[in-house]
Amino acid sequence: MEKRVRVRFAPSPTGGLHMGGIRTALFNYLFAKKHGGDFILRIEDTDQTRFVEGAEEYIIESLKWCGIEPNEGVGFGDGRYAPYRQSERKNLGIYKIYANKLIASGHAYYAFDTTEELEEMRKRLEAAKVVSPQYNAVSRQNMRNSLTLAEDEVKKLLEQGAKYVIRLKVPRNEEIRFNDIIRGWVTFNSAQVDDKVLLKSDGMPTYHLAHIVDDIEMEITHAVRGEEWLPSAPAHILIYRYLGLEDQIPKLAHLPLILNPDGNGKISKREARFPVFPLSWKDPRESMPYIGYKESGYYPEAFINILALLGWNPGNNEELFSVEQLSQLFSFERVHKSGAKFDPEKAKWFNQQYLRAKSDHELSHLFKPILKEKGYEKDDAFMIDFCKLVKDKVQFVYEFWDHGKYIFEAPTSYDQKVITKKWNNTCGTLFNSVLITFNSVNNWTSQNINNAFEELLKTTGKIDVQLLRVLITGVAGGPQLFDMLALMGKDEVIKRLELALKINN
RNA sequence: GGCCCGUUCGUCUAGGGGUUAGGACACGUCCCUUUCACGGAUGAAACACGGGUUCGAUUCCCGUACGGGCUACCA
Repeated sequence: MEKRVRVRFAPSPTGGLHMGGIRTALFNYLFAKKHGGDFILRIEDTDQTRFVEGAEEYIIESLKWCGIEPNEGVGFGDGRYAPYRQSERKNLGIYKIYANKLIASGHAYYAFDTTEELEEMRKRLEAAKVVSPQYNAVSRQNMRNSLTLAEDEVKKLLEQGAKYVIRLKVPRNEEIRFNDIIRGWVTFNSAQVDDKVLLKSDGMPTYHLAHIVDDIEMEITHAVRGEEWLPSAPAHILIYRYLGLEDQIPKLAHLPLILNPDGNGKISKREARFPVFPLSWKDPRESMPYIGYKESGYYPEAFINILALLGWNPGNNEELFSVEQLSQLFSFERVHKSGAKFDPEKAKWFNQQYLRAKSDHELSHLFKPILKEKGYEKDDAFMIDFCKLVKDKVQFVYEFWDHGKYIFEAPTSYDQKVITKKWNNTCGTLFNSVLITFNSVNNWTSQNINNAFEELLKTTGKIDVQLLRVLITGVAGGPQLFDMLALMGKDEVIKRLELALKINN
């Protein structure tokens, strides 16, 4: 029988989780759902110096908002493999057990070097024009570790409680290859891999040891992570091998990165002229919060849809998918190898598609609080008509205000470009007759206004409709004119027209 | 610098030894519209370059260029 699929999203709580992280979580989620497996949230908080207050809560809230909730792990009810926080798992002693196993088999060793000594080594190697200075099979011979020190001296140091780290003993020249689900066979030489620290001097494991131990203990079947991990993958292969667990290595999938739309490189929160965080993120170390997709008016469904299509596609021309559909279609085989530039313009289009799919009723509820903030309150019937009228002009709910505010507010100025171009001395009498005509409309509906207007045209000849629009709303564009006038109400229209004629005459 | 990964319209991408190289966003033009949109139609726009392999390469191989990632007692 096939093993139950178990994948984990394993961020470190060192800051806000951005869209790249969400996409990694999403692909994990989709894969788990597709195979009826488990999606686990594990918190990799082994670096105590980089811990950021609120980051863990933020990760959990973000996943919830996106609708891609883990079914196991921190913030999601824990589970059979608890705890899911590495700082807590450390107290179980498991990392040390694995590290000691590696020491016992001769594949890891104690290193007593201080930061200064390491710095010195680096300088020395650089001076000697060594291409990549690192703690490895060659340089370790000149350092203070259990490979160079006499056995009784090592023993003495350990007994004295000297500070030490445990390092992986990487062979000098060995080919290491593995099969990545997305990239196929990838080959490295161990000469480029340094003797990675497995256990730090504070007793905490590094990522390299911790994630492997946890993946083993939690029976993870697929390790899905960003491309930035590719270079350290060979070290991870060696750790499994030296643990005698090479057959238990999860299937590896290294995702392509999400790149900046302009310029190059990974998306960065500072440079971006678009949101990079799902929710507003206030970093305790910085004064200004970063606005999120949520606050920018994006629907989570749209946000997820955009992300899903960055580096993956189902192979046909469709682009609009619900999370459920995505989890049916998803496969790593269809994930790209190359990075994808994020396009904020297309992101807006996606949101528009989701907005259009919503009913006028639903939109009216979403817009109501925004309108209230502007100081206006209208009944449901009005709100629904309003949304229907303005809907196809907007990409975000808040834009209902931008594209429809003149329905609520009389103009304080008139588009001068239109006025200068179109207003002439016949306009005063012309639009006065419009005023009289409007006044005579009894049942103030769009159709009746239109009929009356057409009737008027028979005697007056052409009347510039755009100019009429400007006289009533102040601006040259907007929703269907007569529909809008009907919604505004007869009194309001008459009032505005009278005012406009007074001012522009 | 070294190592690894990558490269189809401006962007996201489909495709894959023989195609008019398809779609979407954005952009242009036209139609609809007495206004504004939506919508419809249409246009411009790509296989990084050089060598192979082959009857034939955008597709396979090798180089080059370019881009990205990594190069910590960070993840």
